[in-house]
Amino acid sequence: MRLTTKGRFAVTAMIDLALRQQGGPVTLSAISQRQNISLSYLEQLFGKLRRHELVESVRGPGGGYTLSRLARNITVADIIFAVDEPIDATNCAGKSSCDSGTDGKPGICMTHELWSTLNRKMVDFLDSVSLQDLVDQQRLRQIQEASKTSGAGVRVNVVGTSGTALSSEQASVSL
Amino acid sequence: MRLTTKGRFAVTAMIDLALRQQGGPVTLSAISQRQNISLSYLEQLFGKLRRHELVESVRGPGGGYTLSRLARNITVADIIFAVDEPIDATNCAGKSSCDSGTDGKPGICMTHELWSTLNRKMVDFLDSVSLQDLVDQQRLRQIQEASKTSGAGVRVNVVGTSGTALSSEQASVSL
DNA sequence: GGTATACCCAACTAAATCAGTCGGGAATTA
DNA sequence: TAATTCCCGACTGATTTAGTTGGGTATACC
Repeated sequence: MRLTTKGRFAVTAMIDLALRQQGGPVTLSAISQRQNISLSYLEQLFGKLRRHELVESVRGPGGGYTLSRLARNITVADIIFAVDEPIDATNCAGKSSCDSGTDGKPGICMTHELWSTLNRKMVDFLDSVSLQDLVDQQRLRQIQEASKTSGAGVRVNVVGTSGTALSSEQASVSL
Repeated sequence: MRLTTKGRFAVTAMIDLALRQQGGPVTLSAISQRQNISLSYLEQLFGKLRRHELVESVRGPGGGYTLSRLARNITVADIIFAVDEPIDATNCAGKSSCDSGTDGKPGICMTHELWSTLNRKMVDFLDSVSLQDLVDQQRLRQIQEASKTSGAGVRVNVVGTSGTALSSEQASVSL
């Protein structure tokens, strides 16, 4: 699992999409303008997202992209895996050439399991955050911003993937 | 926070060092041979680790590197930060040029806080794993491997950074 | 003092990746 | 037919990765 700006671009774009798709397909040029990501780069990213069946496309005027599942059923890990292709993770991918000989004893090289466990833990975490969680948090932030200027009191309940209801304060720290 | 193979190299080398430093300083060429990492590359990495005061060096024959703190007080995050220098994380680092105008309302760009929270969560995790945890796990693995061939029963107690005693089974899944 | 060991450091490199451009498609709507 | 939008491959400059080369400097030991 690699974590680069590429994956962030993808997640950012997906949040933008999730926030606006209720009004029909969202065009890449709109996302491009709002998020300051080059259109062609977005096209590449969404090509991968589509091939991984995270989004669906509609061609022609009025077309664009929509999520192919509920935002709650798409995780950050899904998105990052889609754009940052696997690339075997451990540098010695289960090959026999990897005995590093700790004290002469062959066995499996130290790094193998070490990184796979550490890696798994990270994937578990990124898999525990759904796109819906990020959307909820973003909406909450917009509302808080709005109520700050208007002075109107707002009551919001954000429900995470886990189904647990989070208060405003909890939500801002829990993710 | 970026996660690349570079950081893995560094963590792997640090585990190797932690496993062997009780017999005095460990040379880079020894680590190089055991872990199959080029010596010069290790020199670059350990230059950074030394400047971040995670290791100390001893020159001359019989010299090498030792940890500058207890393994329990060095976290995976420490190591990764040392070699994968900061590089501002969010692409628009608090600049004013970042209003992305969601509906025309300026405010702070969506991605800012989103990624800083996601990022913080990851750092928290990597900061919760100490070098000692990785060493314990590695030792446990070696012992399990040995007992498999010798048939001798072994009782081990691994204690994590948290101070919680972990049984053999728990340790293998908890990290 | 000489020599071997080992760290220290800067510059350079090939390959890969990142972020983006360019140019041309093909499907759909109007 | 024209405009819109997705689709795709090839190309690019900048950066990063992993490593090499070639020199240092400090220390131990004979």
